[in-house]
This record gives sequence, structure tokens and C-alpha cells, in this order.
Amino acid sequence: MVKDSKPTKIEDVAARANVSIMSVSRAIRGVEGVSEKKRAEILRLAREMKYVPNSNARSLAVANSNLIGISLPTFAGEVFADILNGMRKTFDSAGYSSVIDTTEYSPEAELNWVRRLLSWQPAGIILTGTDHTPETQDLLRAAPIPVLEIWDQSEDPIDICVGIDHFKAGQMIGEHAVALGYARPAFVSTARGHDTRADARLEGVREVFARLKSAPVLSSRIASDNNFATGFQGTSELLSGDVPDLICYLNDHMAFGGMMSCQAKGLSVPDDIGIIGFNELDLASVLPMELTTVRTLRKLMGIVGARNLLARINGAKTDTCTVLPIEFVPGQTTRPQ
Amino acid sequence: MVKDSKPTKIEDVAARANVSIMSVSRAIRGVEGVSEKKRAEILRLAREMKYVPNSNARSLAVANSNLIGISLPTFAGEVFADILNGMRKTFDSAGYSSVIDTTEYSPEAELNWVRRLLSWQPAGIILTGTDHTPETQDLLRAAPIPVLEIWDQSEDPIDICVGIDHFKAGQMIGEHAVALGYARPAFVSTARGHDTRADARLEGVREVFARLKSAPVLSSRIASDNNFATGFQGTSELLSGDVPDLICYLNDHMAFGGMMSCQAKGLSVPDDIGIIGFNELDLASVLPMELTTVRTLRKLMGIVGARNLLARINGAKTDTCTVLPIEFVPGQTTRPQ
DNA sequence: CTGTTAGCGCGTTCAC
DNA sequence: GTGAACGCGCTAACAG
Repeated sequence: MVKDSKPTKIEDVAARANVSIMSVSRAIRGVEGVSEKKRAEILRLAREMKYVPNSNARSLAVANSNLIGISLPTFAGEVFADILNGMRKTFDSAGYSSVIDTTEYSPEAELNWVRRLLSWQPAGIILTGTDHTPETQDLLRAAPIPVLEIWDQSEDPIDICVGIDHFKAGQMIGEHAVALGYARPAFVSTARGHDTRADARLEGVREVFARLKSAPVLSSRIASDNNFATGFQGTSELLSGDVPDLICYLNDHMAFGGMMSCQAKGLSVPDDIGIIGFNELDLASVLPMELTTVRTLRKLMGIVGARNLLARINGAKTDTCTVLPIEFVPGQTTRPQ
Repeated sequence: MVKDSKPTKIEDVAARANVSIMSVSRAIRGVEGVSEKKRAEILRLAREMKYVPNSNARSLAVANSNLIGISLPTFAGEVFADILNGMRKTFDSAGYSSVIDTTEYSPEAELNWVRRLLSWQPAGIILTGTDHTPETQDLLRAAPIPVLEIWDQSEDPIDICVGIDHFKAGQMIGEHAVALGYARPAFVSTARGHDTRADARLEGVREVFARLKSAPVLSSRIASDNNFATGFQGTSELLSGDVPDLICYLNDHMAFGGMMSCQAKGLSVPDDIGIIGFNELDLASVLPMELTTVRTLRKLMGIVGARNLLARINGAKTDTCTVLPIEFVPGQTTRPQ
């Protein structure tokens, strides 16, 4: 049932305890200035009365908060969950709490979320990637709080950033692919502009194949959040045309979907076709055939990002842009060297 | 860089526009009482000055908010992301915003989050499951806002709930398994008490096998968030003892990990051993062998839950407990009928 | 150690 | 259509 009683406020507790409001305030916050006797009694009463401080009033009074606002593209997949896990631990132990929303890759949704976040006067804001609407950037550059952009890197971040170089990651994939003798590569991803980091990786692969082999990179793009199914469908579509000798994927889950599609079409991996994933996800550890993929340090990224943001909040200086290393992980889904 | 200027407030905009604070307030909120000329000018200036309303002050003044607090066990896996997707759309279009945190299956973490949530005076709170610390329950029952418990069901929810009957789901699995002729079942899951819904499903399977076959259900439990790896390891452990003829899993990802383990041990599915997953995840759609699993309507659950909570917020009455249907999906990883 | 005063930024109420 | 007071619940700064 909806209960209609007004919430208990600090004044109610003070009246009940026969002390001033300030004593209650001090007792609750655990600051000095109350005798231990009173403090204990006040805390007991507060608990009994189910008193919950009003954060709105508190934030208004102290003009700051210990809130970190986080914007993520999606909760689907392990990637952002991993980054988040790294960040949260760091924030928690520093006494900060975080609020999260997902944009589903929409810059407008991101702008709306940033507006709402700013209205809560957070201590800091974390955005995913470096692509934002001009208004988002304006708002954030004008805001009196540090801003962290994560997962991607940029020469000119809004404030600071921690990520990996997705274009270089694509180049790394391309170079290994060329070294392994592949000549007709393809890339299965989501709709262009949906995930701009994946787009950058594709461009990296393209650049290498254009430069070293004068070969184009076919691409198949399906807009969907279902990674396995999308990998499968994108691959099926690709295989209905000129069959490539290598397919790179947005991530390991899509790569697995793609492998299943190849298998369904009677193509053998890696003899007929090579497969390269991305992110080295949990799934890769159970496959009978080691998946060729790229290792990204997502949890570390979260920890470093959170740490740097906290440093900024505390007025310290940190690197403007931290680029984390990535590593190509050769497996059995591509030809042996 | 951290910018040190104070944020623009409504007073600043008023001064710049040569109007009273109240006119700005009315213009910003889009309520009547300002001429269209003034409104347009005020909005233009506010935008130019990058004015962002202070939600703390606003909430304090109006004593309510359009905030929904959500507590989830984890972001890992598709399950809660799906439920969330259903909920968010509903809340968004109703003008509510939501803040989410994960508890990583810790009731104490849930309590802390609930405390923090309550301090923001939200319009409603959503919890996962029906297992909470006594203090969490007290706090929430005393709070003047509706509370939705999701994913599980209970005869006596804190306020309202929308979910499925996990014990019955286990029974359903058990009954199908018995009908298919299985006699030596096992269940691979996480540590007991970690995911109490999974525990309930296991008990459901146990009840059926005890009743119909007087057979025990072996179980292997590994605490980890990595579903694929956990499924693999739990299965390997299980197979080192008396080999069961059927293994049920916490979800499809774990089931796939388990299948890979069986394959590694030279066991053929479904001839040597049967596999049953749960949730019918995206992965199932790409496997060459249809996975026997149980379909849950997660997105619908989110939508129904959000709708019911909104109804409660608006003072309407709704069902105390809504139990959604589930469906056994026979596949090729269990023996044919 | 304890209590009083003033004000955080905004919206309600009631004047004009 | 417009604006001036007051108060939301809490805390900083000061007084005792």
C-alpha cells in the first residue's frame, strides 16, 4: 500500500531526543561535537524512527555532492559491465556513489541524460566514447566539474579520457591478418554510426589492407543488440556474396555467431575461412577451438578512469589522455603462422 | 580543466533578462503565466548562459521527484538488461528517470543502496527478488512510496511484485526430464545463497525427482560471474564423479559452457548426456543444435512491472503479485520424446 | 559540548 | 501577466 505519512525529518528526531537539530545532524554525520552518550541515543532513535536524511536538502546546503554520473551506451554484453565493475569499486571505497544510464548509442539520449545529471550537481561525469552532440560538449565544458571520457581516446577530450585506440586496434588486426596471408577480408558489425568505436576499428583494418594489399574490406552491418544473432545473420549475408577468406567481428560474441553461420554453410574454420573476434570475452575460454581475438583491459580501464577522475575532483592533475595497451591473441580460428 | 565559476542559477538568468525569478521559473517549466515574447527571450538566454536547473532545490521545494530507484543483482548476462530495457521505455515515456545500482547479490549492498535511494526521495523503488534483509524491508514498508519487487514472486511482497515462479519452473524442468526418461540428474549453478532464484529452481527439480523417481539431484556450485567459464568448470567437476545423464543449468550461457565441457570429455549430447538451460538467451538462436531451455518473458516483465509501479505512484490499484508464464522449450540437447 | 542564525536554489502563495 | 515574500530540510559559521 502507499503509505501517506510524511517522511521523518531531522527535526522530528531532535524533538524526540530532546536535543537541537544540530546535535542530530552531527550525530548522524559522525562528526565531532556531540558527547558519545547523546550520539548513541540519537542514532538509536533515528534508527527506530526510520529516519533517512534528505539528500536534496543536504546537497543544497553544502553545494556539492558525492555523486558520479555515468553514461554508457548499453548494458548488453560484458564490455561495459566490466568497465563499470572496475569503476564502482574505486568510487565506493572513496565514498562516492554513482548513477548510471544507458543511451542505446543515441547522442540525443546522451544529451538528455547529461542535462539531468548536471541538474543533480554531481561531483563528476563519465561519458562513453568521444562522440557527443555539440551541445553536450558545450554544457560539459562549461560545467564546473571534471568529465571523464572512457573506452575511446581523443587528442582533445572534454576534460580527461582513458581508453584504447580503436583505429590502431583495427590496424593491429589488419597487420596480423596480412602476415597470416589473408587477402579477402570482411568485417561484420552493427549499423554505421551506431558504434563509432567499431567503425574506427573497421577503418583501421581497411587502411592496412588498402596500403599493404590494395584490397578492400567487405562489410556487413546489422543494427541489433543481440550479438550472437547479429553475428550469425551478418555472416550469412556476407557468405551469400563473394566469400571472404577472413571475417573480423565487432566482438567475440558476434564472432561466435559468425562461426556458427560458417559451420551451417559447410565452411570449415580456419581452413576455408578465418575468424577474428574482439575483447577476449568470457565465452572464449570455453570454446574447443581457441578464438583469435584482441585482449582489452576493461576492468583496468575502469579502475584507472575512476582513479583519474577522483584525482581531478580532488583538484590534482592527471594525464589528459591515458591510452591502455591492447594485445592480439592468436588462436586457432585463423591460419597458423 | 576544472572550471571554477559557480553554476548559473535562476537568479542570474532573471537579472540578465530583466524579469523576476518567477518569470524565469515559469518559462523554464513551460507553465502558464508568462507572455510568449518573454518566454522565448528567457529560454534563449537560459540556453545561452548554459543554465541548468538545480534538481536538489527543486525537489526540496516541491517535495517530490520523478525519480525511480532500481536495484539489480548484476549487469552481467542478458537477463537484467532485458528486464531493464522493458522498464526504461515505460518510465521514459511517462517522464520518469531512473537510477540503477547493482548489488552483486549482496543483501547488505542492497540495504545500502536502498538507504541512499530513499535519501533522494524517489517516486518509487524497484528491487530484484524477494529476499532482503529485515532492515531493508522495514525501511521500505515505512517509506511513503510504492515498491516493486521483480523477477521473483511472493505471497507477501513489500508492496507489489511481478515475476515468475522459480520453484515451479524447476518443477516444470523436472517433470519434462522425468518424462524424457532421465534418472540421474544434476544441476550446475553458483554458490548457494548467491542467486536464490536459481536455488529455488534447483529445489523444484529436486522435489520432482524425489517424488517421482526417488532420485537425488547432484549439484555443482561455483561462485563466479563468468557464466561460460563457470558452466564449464562446474560441469568438469561434476563429470569427475558419478556421471549424470542430465545436467540442468542456471542459464543458457552456463549450459553452453557445460556442453563444451562434455564435448571436451568425449561425451556426446544428447546421447550420453542431456543438457537443459534457462532463459532462452540470444545465444540459443545460433547454436547448430537447438538448446533445450525455458523461455522467460523478461522484457514483458519489465514493461508490466513498470506499468504497475506507475499505477501505484499515481494512486491506482494494481495486482499485488503478477506471475508471468514460462514455457519449456524442448530442443536437441535432450533426448527426443 | 551545545544551540542559534542565516541561507543553499527553487516553487508555492498571494499580492499587485 | 508579473513579482515579493516565505519555506522546503539541512548544514556552515558562529555564539555560548
